[in-house]
Amino acid sequence: MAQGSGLSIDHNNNSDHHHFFLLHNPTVLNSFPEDHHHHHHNISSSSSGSDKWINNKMDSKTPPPTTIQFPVYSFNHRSHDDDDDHGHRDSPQPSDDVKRKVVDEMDFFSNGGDVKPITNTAAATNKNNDSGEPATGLELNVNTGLNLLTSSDQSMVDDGISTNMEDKKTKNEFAVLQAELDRMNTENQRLRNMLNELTNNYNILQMHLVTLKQEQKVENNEEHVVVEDKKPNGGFVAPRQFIDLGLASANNNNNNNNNAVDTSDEPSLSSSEGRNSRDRTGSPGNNNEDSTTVVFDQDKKEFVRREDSPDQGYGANKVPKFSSSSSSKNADQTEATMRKARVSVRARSEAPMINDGCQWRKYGQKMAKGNPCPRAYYRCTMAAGCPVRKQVQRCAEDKTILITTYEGNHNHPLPPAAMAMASTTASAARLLLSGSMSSADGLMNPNFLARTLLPCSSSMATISASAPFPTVTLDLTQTPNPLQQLVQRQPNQFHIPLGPNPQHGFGNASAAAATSLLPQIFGQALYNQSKFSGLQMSQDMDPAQLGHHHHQHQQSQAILHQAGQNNNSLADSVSAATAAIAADPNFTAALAAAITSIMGGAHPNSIANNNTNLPTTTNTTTSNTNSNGKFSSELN
DNA sequence: CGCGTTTGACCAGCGC
DNA sequence: GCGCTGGTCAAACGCG
Repeated sequence: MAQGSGLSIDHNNNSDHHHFFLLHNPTVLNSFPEDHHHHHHNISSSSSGSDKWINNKMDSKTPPPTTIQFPVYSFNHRSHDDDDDHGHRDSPQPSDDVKRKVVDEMDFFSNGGDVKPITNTAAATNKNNDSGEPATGLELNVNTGLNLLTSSDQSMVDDGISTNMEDKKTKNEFAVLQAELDRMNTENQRLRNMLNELTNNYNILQMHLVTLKQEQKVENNEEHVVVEDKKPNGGFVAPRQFIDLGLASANNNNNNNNNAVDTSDEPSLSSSEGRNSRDRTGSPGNNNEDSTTVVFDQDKKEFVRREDSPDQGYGANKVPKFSSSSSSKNADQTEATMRKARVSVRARSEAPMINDGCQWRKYGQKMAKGNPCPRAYYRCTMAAGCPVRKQVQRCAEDKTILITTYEGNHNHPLPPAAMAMASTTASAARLLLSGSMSSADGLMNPNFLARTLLPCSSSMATISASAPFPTVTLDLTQTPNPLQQLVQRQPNQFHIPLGPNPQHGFGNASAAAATSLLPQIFGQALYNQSKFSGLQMSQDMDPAQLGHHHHQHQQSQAILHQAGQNNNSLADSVSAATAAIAADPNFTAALAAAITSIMGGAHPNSIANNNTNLPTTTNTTTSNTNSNGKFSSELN
């Protein structure tokens, strides 16, 4: 499975997913937000990729309910005329195509989508706006209909009686429509709840996949991984996925943006500027690496650094501190940095560090208050200027528990396994920072979390809003069956108890699993929170992943081997993995495929072609063999 | 010799 | 202002 072709998350594979969904999408999913791409009236719509797929299926298979069809048509017909700019449809011939269009436009499904019909109508009735009609709310539908009947220059207006009749008729139709809309909204909500459950179940399954995968790899394949992952000259010969920091930074507005800002501020480049400058210097010299530093050379199947970094050592990696920056010129920046989110992972491990797939360099160690075990500080060295840091410390109460706290977002390609952590931190920051902007209080409200984070499991994540850094904690030390482990250790915090295995560093796998899970959790949270709908949730709630929830239930008979060998199809991978788990919990080949695919699928913006992705090279020691291969800094 | 770790020192934030 | 604490730096050191 080292042959990464199987792990490809190539966008081309979307077709596979698509087919898959066509085959297995439950009818209930028809209720989800439609896609307008196939419409002539392409109204502004924030529909996600899932919407597309669902809608595609809908268009091709699901006839629109007739109960809405007629009234909708009546309301929207003229909009077609307007768009067509012909006006020759005074006597519409409701062909099947027209019907379908109309019904699509009236597909109110989805929470946020309850606005869609309005937007459709609004767009369709631009003419009305021209006449001063404010395009606000559902009322617009009424106005639209009335206007269509009264404001046009058609002969039907001439007859006042008939107009009144038409008004009443229209109102009745509108009432019917509204009732139908309510019903559909209710149905949509129910479907969303179902989807949430499926998502959660899928997350759990995914976690198990990773766990088992890593266990197997440690036992059987480690040498192989080492050989493939180690490359001279520090080049990434193996294709690696790329964290879309543009997205992360755009949403997080944290250190990545700070880098840009600081760079523009022309910080002192001298290495002797001392510690004062390190706090405000985002990156070495104008080293804004958000998107230009490393590019994927598809021919060479490797990532190439386009912009030479002034320094290769960690000394060049002067990342802006989050809470310092007394010299900061930008108040917003300061605020953003102060709200930098962290992701903490608690795992039982004998190893000094959990394996997260990244290369780390230790740059410090301190004795922290209240803990006899020292705290080690690491920074990511997979790319110069990578702002990601992590702290590793053993739990004071239980020294078998290793607490790893991550912060920052990678600005370089990552191996699939590392994608888990990267996406986790990005998603966590996205959630927390977004919450801090819009509704920090609500975000940290346990009820909110219970409702949005994990509808099925009200407390799997520990989210601490305490200053200065909002922190999300994954607890990998609890008993299995996360959904039944609702541990709430601290007030205002939610915990994520995940499948444990305290033996021989198995917590590493759990950590990776947890980190792969968290993005979806946060994605779910954001997805559920309509106010965050504009935060590119599709990044996390990849439709493919959503689809798996259903698929995994329907394809439990898939061959186990398939997941391990054929990763071209994300759905197939998960399907096979699911079956594998059902048959044998120790089946691990499926895990690599599934988790890798999942991780990749969670980042549509990541480099698509991972055709030669390595197996989940999550072994930190392996990754660090380039540098040192050991972490001599035992924390105990 | 290069690279990573170690470790004492430095700095900033915070509370008193 | 002072001390505590967390976080980082960078010279020294060790390893391969």
